[in-house]
Amino acid sequence: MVKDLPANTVERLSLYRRVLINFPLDETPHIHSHRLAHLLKINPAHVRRDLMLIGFTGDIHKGYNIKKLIDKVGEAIDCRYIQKVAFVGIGDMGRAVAEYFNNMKTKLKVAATFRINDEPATQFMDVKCYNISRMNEILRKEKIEIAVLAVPQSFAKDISKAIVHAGVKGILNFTSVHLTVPKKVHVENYDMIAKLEKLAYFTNKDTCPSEGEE
Amino acid sequence: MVKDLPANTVERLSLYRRVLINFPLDETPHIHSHRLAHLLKINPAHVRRDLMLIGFTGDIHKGYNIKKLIDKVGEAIDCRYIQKVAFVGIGDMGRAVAEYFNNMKTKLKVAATFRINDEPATQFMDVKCYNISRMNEILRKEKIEIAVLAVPQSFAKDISKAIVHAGVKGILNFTSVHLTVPKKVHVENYDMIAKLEKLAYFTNKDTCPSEGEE
DNA sequence: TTTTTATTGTTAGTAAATTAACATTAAATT
DNA sequence: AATTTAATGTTAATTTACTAACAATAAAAA
Repeated sequence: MVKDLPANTVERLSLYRRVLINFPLDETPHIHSHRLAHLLKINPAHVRRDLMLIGFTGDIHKGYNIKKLIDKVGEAIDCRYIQKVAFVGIGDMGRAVAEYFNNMKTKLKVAATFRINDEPATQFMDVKCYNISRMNEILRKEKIEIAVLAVPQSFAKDISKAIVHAGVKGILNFTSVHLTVPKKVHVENYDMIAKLEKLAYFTNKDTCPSEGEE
Repeated sequence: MVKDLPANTVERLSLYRRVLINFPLDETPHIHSHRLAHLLKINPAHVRRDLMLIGFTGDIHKGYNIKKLIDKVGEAIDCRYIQKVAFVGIGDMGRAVAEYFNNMKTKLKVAATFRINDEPATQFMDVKCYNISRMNEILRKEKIEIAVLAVPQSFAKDISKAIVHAGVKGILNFTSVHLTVPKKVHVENYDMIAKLEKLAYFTNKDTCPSEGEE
């Protein structure tokens, strides 16, 4: 694991890897910075710089070896041991997200899921789906460090506290509630509404050349 | 609409508004920059600066009037006319996201949804759910400018092209496929895997003080 | 063999985003 | 009435992110 990578570089490395995993290897086992940059709509210098930061070098003519690059990204950003993830909230959204993750085959292991209603434990995907009342017990027993939170708004605050209390160190927050957690806990907010409103703003800005406001 | 706001400011303004809409007005109709910043885990100077950019001023002692601020954010980032949004792909993820948006009551109007399978038009939420074959026709007729794309990976490239072809100017992309679109079309990628892997990286970085790698 | 070409690795420069600093202000306190 | 306090509005400084530029290199072409 390469420490102290810029946050955006980490995010892009994840993207590079995924693009490359799905890249057709028919013709050549290499890819140029230009090509990879084009696929992600970013600058080629960006690609080269990111790879430099993780100490990956390519062939000046052939470009970057795809297989080796995929492995190197893993060395750079993946954890040595398998990190366990819990999905908290298995409603429409939670279920969709969990299944999506499951299909994407990341290095992260979905170790447990939790539902809020009162039903007893069932099976969901490959893992057990527990009642939320057992969350503390299971999170601790399984030493789960990362949680994906996708519960209804009204539950978000309380359940996030319980998650933190159970020793979780990172929360991917799909609710639009801003969580108040200790500094040591990382929260990655994934706010769809904000993204959509931002998109609408920039879409609109171009469309209406001038509104003639004061 | 205030033009040329920084992208991140627009995103935060959306967040401010939503936090404030849900803010209990019991005690006081005002809020201080510190409080708002704390709710979003950002710096108070950030709040003040953002509000300065949209020309909103507060009371030096009471703080910012919540109701007025909500309105001002609307003036700053919302479109004058109602912007229409289409949801393309009504599988598990698409359905969950669409319903989520619908509950959040934004200024954006969900004007149509499209499913990929062969069923005829049905009703979904308050609007019609058309077969994808009618997408071009409907998008044009309704003058829809924004689309939320949540189709299976394998469909993403082709359908995004069709969306662009139908005159859409902004796409919120829930698939993990990177779309190739003309420059004039805005794409906001909503990549869950990248976010989760980033979270895992920073969670791990703190947890393992040193792995002793050269 | 020499020249051209294309690409990497890296540094330097630019732009954007964030945070700190502080003058200004008006309420609250002494 | 004078002082303290705490907040805003704004500029300046800092940090982070991004992009351009180019030397170094080796293949391909002349």
